[in-house]
Parts: sequence; C-alpha cells; structure tokens
Amino acid sequence: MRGHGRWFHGRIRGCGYRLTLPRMKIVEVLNSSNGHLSAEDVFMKVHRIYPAVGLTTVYRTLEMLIASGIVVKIDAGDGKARYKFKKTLEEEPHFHLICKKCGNIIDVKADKELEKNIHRAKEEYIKRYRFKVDNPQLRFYGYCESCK
Amino acid sequence: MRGHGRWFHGRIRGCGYRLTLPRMKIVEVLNSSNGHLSAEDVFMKVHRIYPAVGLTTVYRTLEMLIASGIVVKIDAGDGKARYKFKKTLEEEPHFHLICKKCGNIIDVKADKELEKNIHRAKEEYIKRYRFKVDNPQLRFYGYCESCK
DNA sequence: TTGTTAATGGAAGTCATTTTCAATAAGGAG
DNA sequence: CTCCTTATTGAAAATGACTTCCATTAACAA
Repeated sequence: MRGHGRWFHGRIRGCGYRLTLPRMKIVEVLNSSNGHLSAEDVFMKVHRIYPAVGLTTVYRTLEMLIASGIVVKIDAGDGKARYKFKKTLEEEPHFHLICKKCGNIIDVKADKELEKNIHRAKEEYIKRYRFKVDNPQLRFYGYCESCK
Repeated sequence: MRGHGRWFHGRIRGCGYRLTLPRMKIVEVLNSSNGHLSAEDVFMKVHRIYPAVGLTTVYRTLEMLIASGIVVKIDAGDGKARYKFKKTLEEEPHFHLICKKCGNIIDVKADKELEKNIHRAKEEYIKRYRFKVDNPQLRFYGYCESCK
C-alpha cells in the first residue's frame, strides 16, 4: 500500500531521527490543527489522545520537527513561542497579524510591491551597515476582531 | 540657574513620579549610553556609580521611564528586552537590524516608499481581517559586521 | 521639621523553556 | 524473530528573565 505513512514520517527518518509513538502523536496533532499553537497547546491536545506524553518531549519534538523542516516556530513577542505545521516545504512569504490581547496569529499574504520594497531595503542595509541580513520579519500588532 | 536639571527630570515629576537618587542614576546611565541596553546592562552600569541599586529598582524604573515617554522598550526576540533613551519625544519611524549572534540592535531609517507601503498594507488588513492594527514592526534578523 | 505615602531592595515567586538522569523502546545486526 | 546498542523518554530539578511581597527608607507637601 503506497502512500501509507505520511510524507513527514519519511522526512523524520530521512533526517536520522527515530519514528517513535510520541513523535507520531505530536506531529499528527500539529497536522490536524490549523492555527499557531504554543507548546502548551500542543501538549494539551496530545495529552488527550496519548496521556503518557511529557511536556519535555513536546518541546524536544517540536525542535526536532523544526530541524526536519516540518514545522516553523513563530515568536509572538509575548514570551511564548508558537508552532505551525508547514503545508509545503517552501513556505510562501507572508507576514503576521498578532493580537495583543489573546495572542492569536493570522498569516497574511505579502503583496508583491511591499515584498519587493523590503527586499530592496535589505540589500541596502547589507551594503550600508555591512550587516548580513538573513530574514526580514514584518509583524502587525493590534487587536483581532473578537478582542478589539 | 536655568536649564539646570535635565529635561527628563521635569518630565518625571510632571508625570507624578518622585525624583529619587536611584532613578536619577538610572536615567543618567541611559542618557549617556548610545546603544540598546538590556535591564542587566543597565543594572551593571548603574551599579558602578551607585552600588546600592537593586535589579528590581532597575526594572521598575525602566517601566516608569517608558510610561513617562523617556525610554522605549525593544523586543529583540531573544527573551531579553532592550531599552533605549529617546533623544526626542516623537521618535522618527525606523526599523531594526538584530544580530542573531551578539544580540546587538542597529536602528535604520525607514525609507519613505517602504514606510508608505507598510501603511497601505496595514489599512488593507484592517479592512480585510477586521484586525485593528496598532503598530507594525519590521525587523531584519542576521549577523552584524563583527559576528558574520 | 514632620508626617504621609511612594519608592526601595532583598528574598521569594512566576512562567516558559532546558537540563539531568535513570528507565525504556526503536530498529539494525545476526 | 531476538538481542543489543543507543536514541528517546518523562519526572524532577535547574535556568533565566522578570515580577511580586513586604518591611524599611526617603521624597516632598504642609
């Protein structure tokens, strides 16, 4: 039966990691959630379907999934990192709307013009400040519909 | 003697806060430093000229200075906030280059075009996602000249 | 000078995340 | 399939940046 085992199973193995039960449960939860989850969120969701899991393992697995390119970590600026399952290996450039009240994050598509402007600024800073820019991040802090 | 007492002394009093020795030492240190300092940095610098100061007071005073509009707090994304003395009450819009190795922050002037684009995007998100955007933040993560 | 009350600093508490370590379980070798 | 090495696990303790508590101290208005 081809196609059995999710693509990310192969990816985890391919990166030299063992495919364990806790890892499969954690990645399953991330795959079936669509928001940006905190480690605590992931822990609670996994706990429901696999109560033996420990918070430590959640943290460790999340880092492992990031190293495997399966998950991205987002710094919401409130001291709690958020994690999101990547639908595609190469993510489209996008920005974040971050709610200062509930901490929710909304992904917004980058418009071409703005995207180009940021790239241009980046090139300029590399020259002007001899600063090797890696990744620009644009975030819009504010209040989401239900919090404002 | 007019002009005696720095402008920020009047501002602190004006906001209803008492002008204490620890506060004057802390604000003095911030005024004479030009980088973006962490609370620990401020504590160590103040400790040299006023060893009685406590870390707690440094944190509290920094918050008070922010409330008075004398200092700005910058989230560097590494779990340590940075504080910077404001030269002028209204700061010019600018972005940050943040070194992933040493944590140093460089202020870079926003170019008009980019600034306008961000504003336009903001307006669009307000409409499209009914998200009340407060403040957009653009940061360029990378490596500074001495760290790359 | 004095009295009220804000401000101080040391100790203890949070909270997200990391480290330690003994027990467990993948999965390659045979 | 079974054994064995070693990665992985989870509970408990540690970390690090802050914050809170509380008894003492010091601004500053009267």
